[in-house]
Amino acid sequence: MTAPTLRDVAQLAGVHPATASRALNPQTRPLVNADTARKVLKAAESIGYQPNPIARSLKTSRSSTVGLVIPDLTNPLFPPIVRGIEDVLTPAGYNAWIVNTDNDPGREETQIESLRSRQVEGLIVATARREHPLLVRLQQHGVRMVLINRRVDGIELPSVAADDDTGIALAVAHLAALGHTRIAHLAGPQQTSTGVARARAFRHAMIDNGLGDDPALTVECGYWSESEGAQALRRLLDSGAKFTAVVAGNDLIALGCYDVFAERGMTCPDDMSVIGFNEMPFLDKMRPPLTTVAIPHYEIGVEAARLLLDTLDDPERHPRSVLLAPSLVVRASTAPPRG
Amino acid sequence: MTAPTLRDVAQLAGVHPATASRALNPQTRPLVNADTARKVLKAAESIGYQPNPIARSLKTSRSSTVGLVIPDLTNPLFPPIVRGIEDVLTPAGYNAWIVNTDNDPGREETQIESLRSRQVEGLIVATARREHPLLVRLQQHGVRMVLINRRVDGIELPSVAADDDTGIALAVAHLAALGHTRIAHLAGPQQTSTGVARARAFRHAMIDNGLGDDPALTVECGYWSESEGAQALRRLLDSGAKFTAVVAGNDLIALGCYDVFAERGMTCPDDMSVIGFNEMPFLDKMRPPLTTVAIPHYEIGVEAARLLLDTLDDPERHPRSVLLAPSLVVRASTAPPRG
DNA sequence: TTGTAAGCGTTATCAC
DNA sequence: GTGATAACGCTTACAA
Repeated sequence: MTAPTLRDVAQLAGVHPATASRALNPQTRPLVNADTARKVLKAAESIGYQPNPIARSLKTSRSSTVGLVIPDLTNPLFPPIVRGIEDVLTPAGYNAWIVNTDNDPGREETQIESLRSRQVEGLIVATARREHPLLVRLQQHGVRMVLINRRVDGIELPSVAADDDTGIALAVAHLAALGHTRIAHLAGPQQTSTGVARARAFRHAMIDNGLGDDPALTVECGYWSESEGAQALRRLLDSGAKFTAVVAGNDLIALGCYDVFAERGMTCPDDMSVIGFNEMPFLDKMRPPLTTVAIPHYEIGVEAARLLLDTLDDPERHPRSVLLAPSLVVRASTAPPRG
Repeated sequence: MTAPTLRDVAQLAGVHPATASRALNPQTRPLVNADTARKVLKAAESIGYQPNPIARSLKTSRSSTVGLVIPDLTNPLFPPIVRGIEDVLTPAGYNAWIVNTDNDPGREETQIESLRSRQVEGLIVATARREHPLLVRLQQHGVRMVLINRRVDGIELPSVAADDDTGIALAVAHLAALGHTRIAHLAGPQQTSTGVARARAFRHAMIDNGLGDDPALTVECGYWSESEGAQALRRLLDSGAKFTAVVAGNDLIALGCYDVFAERGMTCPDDMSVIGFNEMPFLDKMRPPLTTVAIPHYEIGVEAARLLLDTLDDPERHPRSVLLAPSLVVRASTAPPRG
């Protein structure tokens, strides 16, 4: 009742297991007589033979598997990326192992260790911080990696990300066109390259639109979360700074603003316009529907998987980085400033 | 530069690999001299030995891995369930392989095949249909399984689900208490046991609340989706049926109603109350915030993992099924009927 | 308590 | 073109 092995196939086909192996593997099939190959394939078919990937892995020290390191699957940003990755990997004969790190470096290390011990052939990492000694070490060990949404100081790795500069520029230009001049930025954590990039892009965009560069109008959030967004907006409001619009570091931070509006009896967009970033699901059903910068999540996954496959194919290949263009989705959370 | 193996550890500790193996494995450690064990552990530590799970799997035909079969990770229902599962499996020394089936039976079969060939020790299946020949076959092959949210006709398997009856009863009672008497149900697909169970629970709850049992007020959706929900509501409205409130089969279907309200110039909850089911993320930020039946997703995952671990421990154990209590989250999409 | 040896299922490297 | 053999790294009877 145990699953048929290569020996069973060989026996049935009347050949040596080695021959059966060669016949079964498309790579090596040309090495065997066409008739023999046919015989073997028929035998395999007839008893429902399925190669044992574990035995194969042990022998070849390859696994047809890549690791996918994300902070938290529960963040709606990641599922579409994961699907994009899988949709590229699956036809290429690879599978993805997903692990969550909860942004805990210790957990990240054990998770990656566990992936490595399972012989994953590469890693797609969406947890990169600018300083990331673990990734530096892994790269020195020759681990193939692709980064999503982040870069790491001091190493060159293929990466794929949305073009934050363009996204933020779209947001600021939209607000400027509506007539806003005092625009605040609720920045993401400055330990993340994304947080830094968007904050810098914001400064540049403000200057480009002739709206000055007032550091008092940028506040940093400790996390990419609603509560931190709310917190940051409260600080900014309490500081007495005057502004009529907010460019949030991401959608969660933007949604945090909604809570503060409710607390303080403000209405959006009449008292304050808000723009998010990422285009999470269901933003169109929010109150008010959130204007946001849409990122092509699924395509990010697709590109990341392609980059990794390239690297696996040719480890010497020079690291490419892909930047994907975002687009602005205008909804009801932005409007001209109140007269 | 290649990873240290058991031989390396043994050599360093001056013992035979078999002894090293015994010392390293907590299960067999008592078999070796305490001093020897200490020596081996130190040696392992010093060279950073990590056992090779692939070799171990090949030998033991176990993998410390379970398969997680879900329709689509992109559905916000699943990530919290996945996290619950992982949070139980990880401390127990197991890992989860996630596969998406897109509700495509063919894809499901190949995915499960691939999990099986990787020697997963059990399956947690969230894609069950009432008729599910594949699962019946697997069970006959002795595959250990736990079902999430569904049952399968003709086999007894451990399962975990939210108590749909109670949830629907809460929803109907809430609307009845607000004064609604003509309540419609936008039912989920009747090929799913969930769709059937909720529809039946709706009929019972209506009768229990003395609100009759008008089949014209229940419409089936082909999928658990916004567009199908919208479609169903349009059909119901166009039929001329009179009703002031909707109990939707799930949140997505309920959100579909919002689109129809916008199309037809109706306002919610003034013209129509709506209740969802599942408590997806960010429902509190919708327009209007959606009243819904909250399901303990994370706990469903936790219980499912526990049931599977039980089954792995003792395959003979009689299948238990766990029913988790939902709760009603009242928000602004429900109000007394107008006038 | 420890060592010996076989074997999990496959593939790579030789011969022939 | 095919067969024999060894090996991947580990566990486990069995023997000592």
